[in-house]
Amino acid sequence: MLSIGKLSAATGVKVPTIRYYEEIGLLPEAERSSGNQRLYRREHQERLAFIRHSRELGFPLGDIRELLSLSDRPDMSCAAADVIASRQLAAVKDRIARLQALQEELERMLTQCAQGTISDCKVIEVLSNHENCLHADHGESRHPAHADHDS
Amino acid sequence: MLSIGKLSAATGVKVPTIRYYEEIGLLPEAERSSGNQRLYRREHQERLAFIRHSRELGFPLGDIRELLSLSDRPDMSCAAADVIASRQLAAVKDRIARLQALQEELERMLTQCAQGTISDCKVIEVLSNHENCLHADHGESRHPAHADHDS
DNA sequence: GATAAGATCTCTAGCAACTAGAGGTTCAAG
DNA sequence: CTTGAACCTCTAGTTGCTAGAGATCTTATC
Repeated sequence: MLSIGKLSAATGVKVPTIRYYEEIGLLPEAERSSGNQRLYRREHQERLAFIRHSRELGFPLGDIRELLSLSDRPDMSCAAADVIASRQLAAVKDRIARLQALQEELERMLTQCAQGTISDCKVIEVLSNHENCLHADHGESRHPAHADHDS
Repeated sequence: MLSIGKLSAATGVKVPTIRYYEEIGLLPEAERSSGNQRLYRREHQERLAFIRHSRELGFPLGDIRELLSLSDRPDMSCAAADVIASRQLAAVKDRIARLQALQEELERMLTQCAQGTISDCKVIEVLSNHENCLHADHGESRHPAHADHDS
């Protein structure tokens, strides 16, 4: 039986985040001590590790919820899990492509800048005129599936 | 003199977003018509285009605020702008590297999955055990500087 | 000039995925 | 048995918007 602090240390998930996951129903409610403090077992720890790792891989919480419910039904076909992972893979590839376009644009901006004054700074100039861009399409997608999280 | 709708059409920034930028002080307050509707001039349009393009390049609004205040001082050295752009470039490179690690992990997960049942699905298994990962460090950074936006 | 459609106004609330803080209780070490 | 760290609940803040309600304004048509 782990306290929330021990569970946090064991999984690398912050204490308020654990409570948040419980609140939104990702983690089942923990038992409580006589003094109302949460007590966790190995199952919780595993489930939380699963969540954490999935978050690291960029899955949004909605997807993780699905994956967790799949993992609770070991006899089912894993096709659904594959669909989720494939979707995530596609999102990641898309993000990489866009970010690479950004990278090139930023590098171009910086190498062209002669370190003079703002008035002829290429950085500012490029930002002012989208027409100067090599890549017209460096916006990211509507459904980012981003993975910014974590400490 | 453009209405907010025309400005929106001209720049690709949604109407509520324009109002939001005004609210947080990124765009100066517009003049108003007799009936209290916003009226914009070319200056506003340029500034908004600058903001939009910067957002597309992934700059967070705080950085854009700095860049805008720099662009208002054309005689200054552009070193500060370069610092901001370099910082953004570094963040982008970092994100790309992490996303590539994710991509490999996801691909590995998927190619190993034999399409059987959940109980031996590699997707679920990899998510359960971080130890199975080739890359230990596929979390993204603490300061994402992400660019998920836009329609 | 009247009317109706569409655009605009302000305001509030919501999204993801948490993080931070206040103010109070409980646990564990000495 | 005391003290200080860890825990509790609750609210509000973060970033960058988006969505909706309900009211008002503008513009085109008749």
